[in-house]
Amino acid sequence: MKTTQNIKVAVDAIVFGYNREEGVSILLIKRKYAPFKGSWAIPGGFVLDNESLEDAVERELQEETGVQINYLEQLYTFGQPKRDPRERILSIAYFGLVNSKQFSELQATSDAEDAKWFNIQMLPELAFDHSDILAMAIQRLRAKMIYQPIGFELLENKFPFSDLEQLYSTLLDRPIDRRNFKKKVMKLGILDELEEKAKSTGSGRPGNLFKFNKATYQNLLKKGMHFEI
Amino acid sequence: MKTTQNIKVAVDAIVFGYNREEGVSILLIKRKYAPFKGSWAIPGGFVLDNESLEDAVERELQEETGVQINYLEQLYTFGQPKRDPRERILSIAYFGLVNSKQFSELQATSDAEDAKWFNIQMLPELAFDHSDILAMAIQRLRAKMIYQPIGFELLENKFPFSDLEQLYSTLLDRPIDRRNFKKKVMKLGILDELEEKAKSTGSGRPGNLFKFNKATYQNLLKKGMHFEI
DNA sequence: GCAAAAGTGTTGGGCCTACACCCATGC
DNA sequence: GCATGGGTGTAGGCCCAACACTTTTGC
Repeated sequence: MKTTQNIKVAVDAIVFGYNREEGVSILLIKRKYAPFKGSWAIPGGFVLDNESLEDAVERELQEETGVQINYLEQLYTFGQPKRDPRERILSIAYFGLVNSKQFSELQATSDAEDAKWFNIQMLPELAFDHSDILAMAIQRLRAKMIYQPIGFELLENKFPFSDLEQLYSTLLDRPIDRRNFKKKVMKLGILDELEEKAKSTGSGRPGNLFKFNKATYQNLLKKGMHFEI
Repeated sequence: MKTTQNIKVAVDAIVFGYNREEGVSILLIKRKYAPFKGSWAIPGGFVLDNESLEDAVERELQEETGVQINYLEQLYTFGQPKRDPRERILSIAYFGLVNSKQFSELQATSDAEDAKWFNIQMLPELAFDHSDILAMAIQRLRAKMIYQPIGFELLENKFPFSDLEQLYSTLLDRPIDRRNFKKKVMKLGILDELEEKAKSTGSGRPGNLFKFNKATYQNLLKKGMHFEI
């Protein structure tokens, strides 16, 4: 308290979206000011004095991109003194997921100049140390989806089983045996199979729809169940 | 940049120590000033303008407790506006491990008034939200030691196998089958068995000493090996 | 009827668990 | 010689991976 500190506090958010056609994307904004004017960057900004870090993330996302997220989790705090060339800015990075339905709508409309979804296979260069942050987020998502049911947050509320399969196959970057995968997932007992069938996509047989049952999952968790895919 | 922010940035460190006799302990300091004067708290303090977060942790630990740590990892950032009653202080919490040899020496000498090791079964009330931080650190340590070889950082360089066994048994809070545990660990191929035997403890047969081979571990990692206990 | 995707069972092998007796040391 | 902890192998069950044909739909 004797010395006055000169460090600013910001939050940044890596937001993932998914749909069957385009795979996994993340949300970036185009910087309007120097430094890195015109570069793509992760959305974020300074924390207000009396708001929580999570509120700051949601506010900045709303302001900069109009996106509302579905799941939010703290990722890591980046605090190297020189990560911003002007002054010291500490950034608490979060990672967020939006569900497939919202994502598809956003993807269609948000061809604005300033905020855009990029497929994770085709990412541009990023400003500051944002590539490090992004790499960490992807790694975390991959690691976490195998021992926690966060993959469902990226899908629609009701989804055909093949969507789940494709999501895991895409993110884990390996082929998945359809029969074994289904057995394993269904044995967890956290998916409800609905009567409803998916609407036809124009080719092939439409599949049954499934729904992640969060209440059941919470219950099983208390009884010591162990989610793993 | 238009508005001036009024948030201070601190780091805190949960430091774990271990030896065979006393089990797992953590390092706490007694607060000298209000608020919570006289309470026990996690060591930490404000980050200087031009030092990295990790440097800040090591400096504060040195100043407040004289401890040098062996392993350091970022845990979580605690940023609720009201976590400190006076003003807004953001804390990036780290967790650290000291090895058994150092710990035993420190434990013996540091009966000072201001810094003390507490067995994790017998923790006092803590200042601020430090109990939350501590709970998270313990959870992280437990979870992480089963899929990354950080347990070795708590042991001496050379250790009898039973130390490793006891460490896991204590932290995971369940009995471990000696034969199966040894088979599983040795099959990983990252422990060297030394010729040397442990010095006798006064009763029972002395065991062989083992050493964690970090280089081998790194190599196997690159080849896609998967540590798990 | 043909192309595209969904649905569905069995078998073999590997891994994990359970389990008990002998050995080296200090006193 | 006795108490204490260290060292070691096997057998059964379960889980996981591999694998292919039939069904439904749109055109």
